[in-house]
Amino acid sequence: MMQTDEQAFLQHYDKTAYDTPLVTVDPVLFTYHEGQLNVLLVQRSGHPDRQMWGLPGGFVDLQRDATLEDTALRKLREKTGVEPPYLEQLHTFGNATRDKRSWSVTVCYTALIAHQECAAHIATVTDVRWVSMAQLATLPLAFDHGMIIEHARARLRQKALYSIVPAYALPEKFTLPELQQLHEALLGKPLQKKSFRRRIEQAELLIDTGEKRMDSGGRPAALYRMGKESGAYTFVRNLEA
Amino acid sequence: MMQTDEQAFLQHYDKTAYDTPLVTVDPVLFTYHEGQLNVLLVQRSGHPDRQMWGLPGGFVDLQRDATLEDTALRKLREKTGVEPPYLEQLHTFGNATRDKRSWSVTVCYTALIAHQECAAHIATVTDVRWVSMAQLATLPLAFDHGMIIEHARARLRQKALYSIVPAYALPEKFTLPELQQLHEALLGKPLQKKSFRRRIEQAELLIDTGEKRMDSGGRPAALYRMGKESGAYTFVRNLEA
DNA sequence: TGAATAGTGTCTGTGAGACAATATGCC
DNA sequence: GGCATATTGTCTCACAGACACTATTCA
Repeated sequence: MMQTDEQAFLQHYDKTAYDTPLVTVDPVLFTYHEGQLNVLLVQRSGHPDRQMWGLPGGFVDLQRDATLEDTALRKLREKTGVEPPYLEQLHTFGNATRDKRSWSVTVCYTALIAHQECAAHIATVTDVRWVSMAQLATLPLAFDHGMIIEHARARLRQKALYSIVPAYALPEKFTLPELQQLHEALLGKPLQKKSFRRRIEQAELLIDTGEKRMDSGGRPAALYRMGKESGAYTFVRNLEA
Repeated sequence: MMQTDEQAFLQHYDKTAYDTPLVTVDPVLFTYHEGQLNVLLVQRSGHPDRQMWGLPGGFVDLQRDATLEDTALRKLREKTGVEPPYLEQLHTFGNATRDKRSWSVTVCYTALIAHQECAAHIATVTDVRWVSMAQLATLPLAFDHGMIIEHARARLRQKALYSIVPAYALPEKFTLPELQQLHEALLGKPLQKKSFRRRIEQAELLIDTGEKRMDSGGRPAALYRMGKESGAYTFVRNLEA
């Protein structure tokens, strides 16, 4: 059977003939713990920017990763031992100077997870830790990762205005006051209890587990969990910025 | 002067030692013309998918492009002769199978421009043309570009609900009925004149040029142009989806 | 004057903001 | 009961939807 032009082309195609940027994937994994938004950072063991703290990312592995999401999830598994319930592409940063080695492109993701989900795994190592947003400025950050984290935080803040996506940074079961506190932390301002609850109830986003949490010394709060499509839901009317 | 560890590392770093994906940038350039949303397509002259129609993108040129945006703008200039007034990153698609040559990553952008801005340049060539959304299905599309265009259209549709970004697909001066028709085309349903005008007026997004357009056989419509930050403005309350 | 299109007046309904009032646990 | 926190009642206000009405051009 005769070969087509394209088959001949592909057989002789030498992709090393083109100069191509380095390609990494960098997930920004957030969690909410003790009133603070935290981001997962890793201390770099190799050059460049050795010893500095950076995102838990790395190069795409053409053999093991079928997609960019695979790379993101693989790196997160390596550092946390688990996969996050929320992963969404954030932005791709690429230019000639962000990596000293070469023209470099990083495809960034925002990921959210409950603090306790990775607590056990992280406790076993010293080069992976949660860093609160307030602490961030005190650490030496690799590459442009500080800017990327800020970008991710700003986007999550926006989502707090028109969705309940931040809930994925809480445990599977959580109370409405907890979720509201998280949103308040993201927005940097208090919210009206009534407004916050009303919109979530009307959209039927959360499922009442029937359980109550009674640690905090007052009336017990109802424990909810996320509904099936609740992460994808967007309110038609936003909270005030 | 003594070399640091990192300097030594960088001097001996051989980036060809790593297997890296191909990196392209693919802008989805839309315009609005004669009641239709149109997308700019290019007939491919080389393999793979030769003769098929695709987005006006290409490889990052490590020498000429300082950033990914540079690549996007360079490719658009090559095909249209001009730069669009709106360019925003859309999404990055990357997997092992989308390009027959290799694991491939494409950083996609949504761009908007007035139809007449590139009319002159496009008229001189046969391998670049505007294709209406309705015509799209009739053309053989290269790679996964059909999916990417659909993704871009869906995002622009969303923006029509909470911003006036689509206005960049119109000429510099345009009327409110024209903008409303564009939004209606994107949303696939009629909108209330009053609501549409009211929100734009209250947010002071458009500047009245004082001129009128009087071609359409009825009362002349006021000509407006975009305000300085109007593209970045988002309404707190969306139109109904 | 009538057709065609642009632009306004105004009513209704929804839902966020504000904040007071009530409920439910613990000691 | 008193404290702390959760949950609800209810008023106001901004603004999108609906649709009738007026305004301005041309033939």
